[in-house]
Amino acid sequence: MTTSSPGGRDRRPGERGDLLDPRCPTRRLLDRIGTKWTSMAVKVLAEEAPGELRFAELRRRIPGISQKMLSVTLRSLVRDGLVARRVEPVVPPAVHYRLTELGLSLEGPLRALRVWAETHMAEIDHSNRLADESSPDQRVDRMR
Amino acid sequence: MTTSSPGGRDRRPGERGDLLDPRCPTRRLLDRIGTKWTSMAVKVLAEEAPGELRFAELRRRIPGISQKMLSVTLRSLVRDGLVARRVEPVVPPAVHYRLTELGLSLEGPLRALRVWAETHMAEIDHSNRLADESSPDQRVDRMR
DNA sequence: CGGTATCCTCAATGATACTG
DNA sequence: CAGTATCATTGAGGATACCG
Repeated sequence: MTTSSPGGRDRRPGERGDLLDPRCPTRRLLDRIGTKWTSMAVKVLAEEAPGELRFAELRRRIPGISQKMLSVTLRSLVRDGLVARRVEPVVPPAVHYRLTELGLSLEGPLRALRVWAETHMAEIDHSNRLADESSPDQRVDRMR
Repeated sequence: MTTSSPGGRDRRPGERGDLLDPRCPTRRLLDRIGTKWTSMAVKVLAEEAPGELRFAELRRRIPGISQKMLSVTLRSLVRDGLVARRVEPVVPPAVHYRLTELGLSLEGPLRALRVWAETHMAEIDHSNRLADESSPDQRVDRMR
């Protein structure tokens, strides 16, 4: 998602002057969870609750995520107060992450979305397939 | 959101070969609703249900959306089978949009997310404010 | 171990102009 | 009215290398 403005304006929560909805909570939330790895990180942490997971463990449980993106994602979640970060001051640093209460409270809505997705993505795929077979010609001469 | 690959791979529902989860339904759904205007369009249409809305009406009810993005968003929703498009063959064309049953079924989960957002975004903002005041210095010398 | 620093690519979105 | 066609910008995310 894209909260900030590619070609428009958009402000921090406090600024005003926007012509369009400036701080619509829903859009802001979707900009966060719509970010490629956030919801997966929350899910993984939620399944582990109330335990904690270390950086490397999280990475193992989120197939395909890069070290950079896990770092970025976690930093964002911590900043938002959805995840708590605990550093154990041992030799090779051990950092633990866990959902805060706020983060945990997001799991319900997120799970509902997951259930919907698992239940209905096949229908969406079917609809797309129908569109693909019944229009490629029109598309060719009106698009491209 | 970004379904397709900025720097990686990603395939249509049918292709395989991905190292990471290829067709995780949840990610695919988030890639759709995470797109800047989709959830707002669904919401507006849901509030109108079971009525229909015309292109221009939709545009009026979604402040800030451009003609192009409304068009793109609606095309995508129709293709996914979440929205039905009805063209009245009159002189200046009149096109009506309404949620399908599938689209309507997504409203529940989406509303739950909206409620969560409206209920908790203030906490997130607060958490961000805390982060801003307690670290700007560290950030300055480790980021930037 | 847990990150951070760079560099690079590409899809999402905006702005603008044109059309059946 | 309801789009489509272009063009430009931006930021998410990947690859890679280095660090306390």
